[in-house]
Amino acid sequence: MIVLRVAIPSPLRRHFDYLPPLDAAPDSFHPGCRVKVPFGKRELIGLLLEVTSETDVPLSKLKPVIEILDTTPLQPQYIRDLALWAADYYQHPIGDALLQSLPVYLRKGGECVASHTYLWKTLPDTTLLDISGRAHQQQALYQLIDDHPQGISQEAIKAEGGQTSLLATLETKQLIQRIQQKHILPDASHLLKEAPLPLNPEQQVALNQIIQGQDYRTFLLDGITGSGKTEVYLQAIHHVLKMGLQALILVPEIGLTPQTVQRFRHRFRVPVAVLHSSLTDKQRFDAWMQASQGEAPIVIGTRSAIFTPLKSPGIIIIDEEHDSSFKQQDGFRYSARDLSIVRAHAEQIPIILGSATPSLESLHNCALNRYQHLTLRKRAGNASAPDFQLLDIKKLPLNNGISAPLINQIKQHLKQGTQVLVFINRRGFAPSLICHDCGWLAECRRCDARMTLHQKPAHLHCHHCDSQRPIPRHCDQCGSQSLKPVGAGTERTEQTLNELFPKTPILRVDRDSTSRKGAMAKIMDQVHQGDPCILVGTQMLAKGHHFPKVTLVAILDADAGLFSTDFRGMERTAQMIIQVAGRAGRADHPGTVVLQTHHAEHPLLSLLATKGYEVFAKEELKRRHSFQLPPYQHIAILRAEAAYTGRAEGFLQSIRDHQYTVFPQIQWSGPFPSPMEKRAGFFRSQLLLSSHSRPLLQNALSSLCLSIEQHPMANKIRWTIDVDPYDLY
DNA sequence: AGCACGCCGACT
DNA sequence: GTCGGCGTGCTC
Repeated sequence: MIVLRVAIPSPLRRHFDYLPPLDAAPDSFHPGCRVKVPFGKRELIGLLLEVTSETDVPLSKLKPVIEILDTTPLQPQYIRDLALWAADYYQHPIGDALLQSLPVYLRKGGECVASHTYLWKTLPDTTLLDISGRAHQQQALYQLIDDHPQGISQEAIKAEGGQTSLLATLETKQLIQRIQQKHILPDASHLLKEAPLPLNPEQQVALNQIIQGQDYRTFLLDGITGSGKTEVYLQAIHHVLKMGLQALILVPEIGLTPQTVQRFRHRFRVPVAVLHSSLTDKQRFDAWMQASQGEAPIVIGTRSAIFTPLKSPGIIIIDEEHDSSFKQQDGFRYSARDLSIVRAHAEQIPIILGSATPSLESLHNCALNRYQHLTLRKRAGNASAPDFQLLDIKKLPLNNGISAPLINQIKQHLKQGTQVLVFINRRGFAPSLICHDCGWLAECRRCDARMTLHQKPAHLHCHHCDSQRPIPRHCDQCGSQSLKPVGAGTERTEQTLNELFPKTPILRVDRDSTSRKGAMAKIMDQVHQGDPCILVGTQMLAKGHHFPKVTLVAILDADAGLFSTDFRGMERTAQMIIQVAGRAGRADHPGTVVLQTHHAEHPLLSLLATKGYEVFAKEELKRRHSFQLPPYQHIAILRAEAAYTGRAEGFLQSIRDHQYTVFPQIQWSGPFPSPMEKRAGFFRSQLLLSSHSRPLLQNALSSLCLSIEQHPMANKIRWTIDVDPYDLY
């Protein structure tokens, strides 16, 4: 008897057994192929795990598979093993984990064939005059193609503004033809499109270490902003390409800008596959296919690209490795950075983690000699490091969060003809709306949070559950009409700066001002014109973009993350400050960073400002050690939420009571209510597990999962396990 | 997670 | 009388 063991994308943490399809040839099932199966009343696409002859399920319950969708496995074994490893490590249902490792296009049942890339050419003996004079779009398209005698790809036509939908029309009219394109990779000596930049001694040392061997080694490339990390990546990639191998580069979500990709395209004469969230499912699949078939020697993507198969893996690079977007924050809570190390180890290739502000975990791993620490401390050219100033604003009058000394500094920098960046990590006009007569605050009805006041368009907005409502005219509690905004967000700061500097353009950069397509590019264009202006924005400004003319960076509220309940709060604050600071003082403009604070004496903040990130990190690691926090302990969180108060907490308490006697060596803390107990109408609670021993923690988590699934309350409650959580929200 | 079944309140 | 609310149970 043949039994097909199938992974199904469902929250159930097990596999499902099926019979072969009725009409199937006996040798047509291979693990790793997709199968369409009946599942309850639905039809789902699962992945064949193995072919066996045994099953625990009564034979009468087994249904036959409807259809086998592939003749060969979709992914190499090592990618499936990586997904299975991650399912186990992150306690995520196996089917869901496996299917998430595939492009959405394949998950939905799309056919796994490479789409042919064509080049379009005009046919000989045709002219523009063969097209009706009224068909302007067709004429423009014909002209565009005729301008490229060697042929032009569909993507390029789209990029040039041509109507790709009319290609078929011109083809049937026999005016244009498609030529099948087969990209021939240049040989090793013709890979470069532009010459590499000369390396300084630090960069050269780093590069030499990286290219010394082609086995598994993890490097932490710890280089301050402007020290030329990217040039080291590029030359390491060049080394790998020369051997006919591929490079996989992961960047934070926000960092995958056209400029980033350009940097790679400009250097190498090879196709670059980009896996970007704004691509269609089909486009993403095409890039995935190019990577897995080896047609794209360079593959760049965000978090989920860690599951992209490479035909001949050569190196993995994680840029901005400290960035939180590498950890998926819902569902399958994997860390692409951590998985990349597992992957590099399995493939026996080198891996580079790069950052100007490395995570404390990575620094700790260097201290343990698990990673090789490569440091770049010199800025390119003559650029000097920015000068940090802690501006103590205790007792100083503030104009919507801006102090007089800061206003003066802004004035001076504008006068000398340079640009200023004002950082405030709060969107909207004001973080809350208060009744001046009775103290009532506009709160979200579904969350334990104040609603943020927005002005354009005017409304109250909850940033936690996204609910919105109009601005009330009267206080809900006393009816008074004197409702006042409290505090400042980007909108208000923009307005205040407009009043203070009426002649200077103020450019606001946050999620709201850049949501329209092309809005960000427009702002960036204006900044790069180089005329004096003030940029106001959230952390969107801290990543990826370079502002060579900015000489002053002002952080309005450096205290915001200082007293967070989250043990990572200080680390995050420091990384953010350094990342924002890195926007200033490049090339020939020395930079100044002003931190407005009420806690100028805060030891870690002043350490960061005077001694820099490296010294700060050492000190913060000491604190983590003394409190036995990560990276000195491994932690996992069991979170639960329910629509009624106390229910989630009661559930976690019962789980804890049951489990802690089984695992006395694990430290159990909680359950306690989440920092914001009510969110989007649900009451949330969490139970924290910590241990020095990774295997022990893993055992406890597996046992925990089983115990939860048998718990009578389990299906009345929403629960998740977060291994190595990034946030303790 | 879906999807169906099932048993109680306000509607044409 | 039924439409539909969401509690409960199941998926090879």
